[in-house]
Amino acid sequence: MSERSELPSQYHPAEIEGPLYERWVERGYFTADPKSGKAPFSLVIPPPNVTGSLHIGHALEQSMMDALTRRARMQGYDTLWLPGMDHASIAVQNLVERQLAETEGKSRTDYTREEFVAKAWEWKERYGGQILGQMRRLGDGVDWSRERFTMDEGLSRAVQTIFKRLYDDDLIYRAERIINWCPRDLTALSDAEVDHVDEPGELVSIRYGDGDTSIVVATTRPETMLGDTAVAVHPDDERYKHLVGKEVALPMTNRRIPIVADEHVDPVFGTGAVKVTPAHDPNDFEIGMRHHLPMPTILDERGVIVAPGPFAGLDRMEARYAIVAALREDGRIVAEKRPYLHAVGHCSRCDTIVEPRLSLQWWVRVERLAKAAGDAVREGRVVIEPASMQARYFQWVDNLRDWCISRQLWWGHRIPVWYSPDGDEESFGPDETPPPGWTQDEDVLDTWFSSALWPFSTLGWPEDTEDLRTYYPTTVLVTGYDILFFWVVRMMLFGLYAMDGEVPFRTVVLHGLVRDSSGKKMSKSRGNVVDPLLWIDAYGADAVRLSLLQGANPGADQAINEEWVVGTRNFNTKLWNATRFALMSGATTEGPLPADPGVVDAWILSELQAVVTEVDALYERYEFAKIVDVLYHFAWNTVCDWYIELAKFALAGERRAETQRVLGEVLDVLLRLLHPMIPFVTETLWTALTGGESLVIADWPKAETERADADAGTYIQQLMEVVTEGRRFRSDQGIKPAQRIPAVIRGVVNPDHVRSLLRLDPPGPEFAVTATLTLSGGDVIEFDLSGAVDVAAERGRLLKDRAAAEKERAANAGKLANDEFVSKAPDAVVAKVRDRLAAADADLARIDAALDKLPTQ
RNA sequence: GGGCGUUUAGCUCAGCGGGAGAGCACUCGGUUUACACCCGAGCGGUCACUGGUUCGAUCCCAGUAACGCCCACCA
Repeated sequence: MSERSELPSQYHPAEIEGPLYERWVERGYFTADPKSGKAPFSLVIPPPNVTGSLHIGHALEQSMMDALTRRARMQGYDTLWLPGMDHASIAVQNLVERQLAETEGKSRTDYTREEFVAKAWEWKERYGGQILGQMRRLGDGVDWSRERFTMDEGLSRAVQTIFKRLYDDDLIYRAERIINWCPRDLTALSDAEVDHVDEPGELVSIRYGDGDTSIVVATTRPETMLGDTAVAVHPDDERYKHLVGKEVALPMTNRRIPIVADEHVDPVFGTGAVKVTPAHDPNDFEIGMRHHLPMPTILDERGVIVAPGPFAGLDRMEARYAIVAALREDGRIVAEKRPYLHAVGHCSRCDTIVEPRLSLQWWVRVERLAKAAGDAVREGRVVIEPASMQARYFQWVDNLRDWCISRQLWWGHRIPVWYSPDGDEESFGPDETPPPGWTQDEDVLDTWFSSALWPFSTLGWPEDTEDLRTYYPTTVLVTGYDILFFWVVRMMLFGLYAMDGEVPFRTVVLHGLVRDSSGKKMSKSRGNVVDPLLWIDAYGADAVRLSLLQGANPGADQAINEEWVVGTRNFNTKLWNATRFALMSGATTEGPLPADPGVVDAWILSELQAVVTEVDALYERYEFAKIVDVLYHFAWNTVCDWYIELAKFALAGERRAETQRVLGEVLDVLLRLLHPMIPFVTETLWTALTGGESLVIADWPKAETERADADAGTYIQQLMEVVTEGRRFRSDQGIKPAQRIPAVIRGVVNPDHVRSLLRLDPPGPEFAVTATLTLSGGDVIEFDLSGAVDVAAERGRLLKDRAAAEKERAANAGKLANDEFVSKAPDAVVAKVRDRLAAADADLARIDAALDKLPTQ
């Protein structure tokens, strides 16, 4: 079985990563097998946009998912990590339009819908999906045989099926309302696709009407006045009571509009009078409905004035200035407040200022669905990690308004509703044929509509497939908290609905944003965006993964910096060299562990099992940063700095065979524990060490708690203190690290251990004590420095220690002098303080004795 | 306008009722037969501020300040 290979002396990640990934895929390690009889562990990738390429946020998210999946696989689950992409309606359509404009000088409308959609598919096949290759670079263990696309045939059937079902249940309807309209993308947007940004604008007060029937309104949008059909005041506002029911002349027009009373108006804001433009403002629309006002549209879909008159043809922004200028000339501007800071809605896709617009669109009636989505979390059927993020979830799901799902685009799932020549409307499922002569709705669905089906549409729904039965509900969903509203909530709405109340995932693990090294959000305009692929090239995917996971505290934003990737690369190199040392030392993973190990081996085996326990516990809480911390310290400090250094001595003596076996065991388990996070380097090292087929399919370690050995731990602790003090003595005395010094060691710790780590020799015949180091544990080292002893340095050292001990003594004595402390604090705490006081006293005695012994100069 | 979060070593962050921690950075010393992508030894903090609770507060409570985020139709 042993095909143990030679390791190259240097670690070059680029040389090992690519070939390993392809081997894993070829061997089918990542392919799920519902017939395996194993318990399932499943998750779906948050589908990246087909237009996208791997950014640092993906790298973090996927590193987390890969770690969870790989660990589960090692634990013996039948794992499915399902990959795929999102069709990204607006993004793709914009790209293809731009491409057509550049290459052929044509616009979308120069093509038929079918031609344009064909062009978009062509684009997708040729340029889309860059990210899939980049996921391979990262090492994502996804099941490529189950890759899906939100517009592939199966998912289209799922979309059509659930649409019809919702439609028949009266949970989807068509209605004319004020929607968010993007004048650039020429489509409706959902509330979630609008970003509100506070911007300086202008609040102008305009006098409507003249003489007794005049009223001053305040507005940030004077250009919409051409569509005003009323002025509203609060019903209790004494200032305006006499005007309610009268009409005023609307400036710039020859229309007269009523003054109405409406509760919505805030009498203390502005002038207490509001111009009402029902077709271009959501509130005004509500007022218009209540007062049965006309709702003329005065802006076209591009935001250009269409109301007849001198302003026709002006863009909304041009019109704003033109109209204010005209009003000013007319003496109607009563006041101008500038700058006036107010929230302005922007298209989340292209940043254009959104135009509220009266429009006939399709909606999802969310109330019932949202109730179920909220309850599932309230009842604990879905757990959100970290729990503090639940508040955000409820804030959204409990205040959800009906979801506008129709988009005036061509690339996407076309709304499965057909209209008869007589104006009847009906939704048809994927296997139904609309009657001849009926025509299909022109709009497509919001991209998030199909994304919301992802956890079950990808598994074959609406068909009753083996995959669906096996892998739904998915075990865990890993995504950013910033996507909670867009995606997580909507998967909950549709998952519970389509799957008869069964949740789409049992746990939602939320991560934060990756920021630059000073905590700033990465953005193109700041120029601080990092490309993970460049770092992968330079330091390896393992280093990039590990540095991201090292910062991944649940739900918290994190910073990243190239220096930190260098640091994790250095860690990987350290592992490489440690394993190389083990191989050179004859470490083995075969045969039983020693039944009665020496204290050093007993100690490291005890530490090893404790680390397994700790890592397991941290995985349950998705504490990736802490897992890295634990393993980093265990590997570098515990294993490399202490165990291997001690093993060097043991390997040269009677315990050689035992040490070889234990060293092999330690690295074997360590590499297993690290593999989910840094799969490539661990695989390379582990196969070299053990001769095993692959770490990908190896077993996850089990904590062998019977190996816990507190006594060995206590011994090593004391040894560490002696050695550290000894090194400090050497350093303070200016003794070169390589210089060997004769010394006598008396006390508890094994002199061989101390000599080995401190580079001390046994005393020769002419040994003469020139310096003595006494340690708090009772151990003593007597050195023959054979040259001048730096008494001043040692005195300084001792005085410093003495001051610390004195401070410690005083602090503890002070506590014990406090009767309330002694009577009220728990006995264990009081005992601890007594112990500390005793230790401080002993230290003082020891230090004073050492000072006395110091030769006077 | 509501709501949430953060404030701990130069930087990025853990810790969250009983002795202030890590990584990186920094200083000093090093050709120690795995590793200079390294080894060893160090320096560095009234835990934002003010009150309160407690025998005891970085940790709990209240308030203040700064920063950040989410939600929101005050024109």
